[in-house]
Amino acid sequence: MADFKRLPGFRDFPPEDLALRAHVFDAWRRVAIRYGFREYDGPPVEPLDLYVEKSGEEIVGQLYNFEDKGGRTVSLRPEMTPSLARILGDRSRGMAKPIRWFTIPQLFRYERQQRGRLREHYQWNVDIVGEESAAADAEVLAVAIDGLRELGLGVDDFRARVSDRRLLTALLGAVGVQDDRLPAAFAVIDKIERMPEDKARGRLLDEVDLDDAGADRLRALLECSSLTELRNQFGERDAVRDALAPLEEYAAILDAMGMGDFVKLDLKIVRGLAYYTGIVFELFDAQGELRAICGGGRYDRLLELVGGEPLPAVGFGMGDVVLGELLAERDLVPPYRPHVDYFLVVIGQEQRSHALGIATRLRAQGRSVAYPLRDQSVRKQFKAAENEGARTVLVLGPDEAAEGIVVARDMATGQERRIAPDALE
RNA sequence: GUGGGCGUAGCUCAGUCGGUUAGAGCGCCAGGUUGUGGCCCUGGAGGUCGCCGGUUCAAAUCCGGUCGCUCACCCCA
Repeated sequence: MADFKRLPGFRDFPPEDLALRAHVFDAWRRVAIRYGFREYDGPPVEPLDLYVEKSGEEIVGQLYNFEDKGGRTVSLRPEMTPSLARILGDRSRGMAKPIRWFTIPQLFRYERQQRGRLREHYQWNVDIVGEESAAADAEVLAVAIDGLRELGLGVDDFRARVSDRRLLTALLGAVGVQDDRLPAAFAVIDKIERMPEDKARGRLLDEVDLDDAGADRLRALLECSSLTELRNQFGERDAVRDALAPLEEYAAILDAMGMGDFVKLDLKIVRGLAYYTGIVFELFDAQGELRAICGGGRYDRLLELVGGEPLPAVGFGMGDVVLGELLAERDLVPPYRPHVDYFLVVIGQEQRSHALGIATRLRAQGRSVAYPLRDQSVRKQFKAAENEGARTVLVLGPDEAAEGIVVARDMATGQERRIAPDALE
């Protein structure tokens, strides 16, 4: 037999692993629905151009793309937002705003795998489309935070780091970055935490055209985590003051929701994707050991770019891989326990049709029922019942048949009672 | 794409200064009379030691390549 291997970067989900995935998906769904979001989905394969033209060139090198049999250049979806924009582009004009949608797609990227990053993952996407106020940004972050809390994670386990591209743009102007150096500045800031100090300084001087004093001012600025301090320091500049207002509203809303402790201003959060336009955020484990658990922000131009109604939008994506690692680290993975309500121990082939009748009736009532598919010793049948996680074993033998009852054994306590089959529920 | 580490039963691993038929625990299968699970006892299946090649009388063990996993870089959902 040929030796078929799983493709690199893909996962199998035997029942014990699927249980964790289902546990996470269930929590995500409950929270999204609790916040009034509706579930949607789209195709896992899209035209390549949807990503090439709309997400920025940076994403293209890692697409899982190919030519289909009709000669179309297509790609497995690497993220959901362009699909959302495309789907809404066709129909948003007729829809009441704001649109609150969520989905849990499987996404694909062709790149070398490492911890927390495979060639596929599932990602909870939650978006509000058609509302430009900071209230929508706050609502979306609240969903992300509650999604993690629903899984048992708390303020000691993760934090949201929040920034705003408009604010950062205004502040960069205030410390002396020229307009045409802004993209370079964003690129450096996005990576600045992962760079040694001298390399960061070198790039600020060379690529962002700052002088030493400017670089110092920028470094100090990036460490600031207080909106009040920013207002005190830069509030006389109109651009900064205008950009601070939505963030202040945002922070106030999250405080009112009791989530203020989870949220921290961090101007070093830029997010790679080119389509973000406003508030951006990432969720990290509190230890800072893992990759980001979640990232999102405002992308007010994307729908228009794919030819739809010009609508503001904000949303996030939360992947299952890093989250699974964090849950495992915090001992929050529920133990896998198979379970059936009833297991039938059948003594003697002549009892089999009787057993099938009982099983069928219980199943029709919604109970889960299993039994051995061939004649086996009672001892073996009880072992099988144990393995199946049976809550109750029903013993059906000649003695019981003669009396018109079954013996029902509670597997946890060992207690047995005699009961008429019709009385089972 | 670049570099480092690792690759022995389904799982976790032992075994390498090269030397008879490669081991353990767990799991799996069968049995301990078809009337009772967990504990226990007995027996069994299961490995071309990732793959290919080289060195050698002899390779799981040394060497080269390759694939896979993993970590870092790159990049980021």
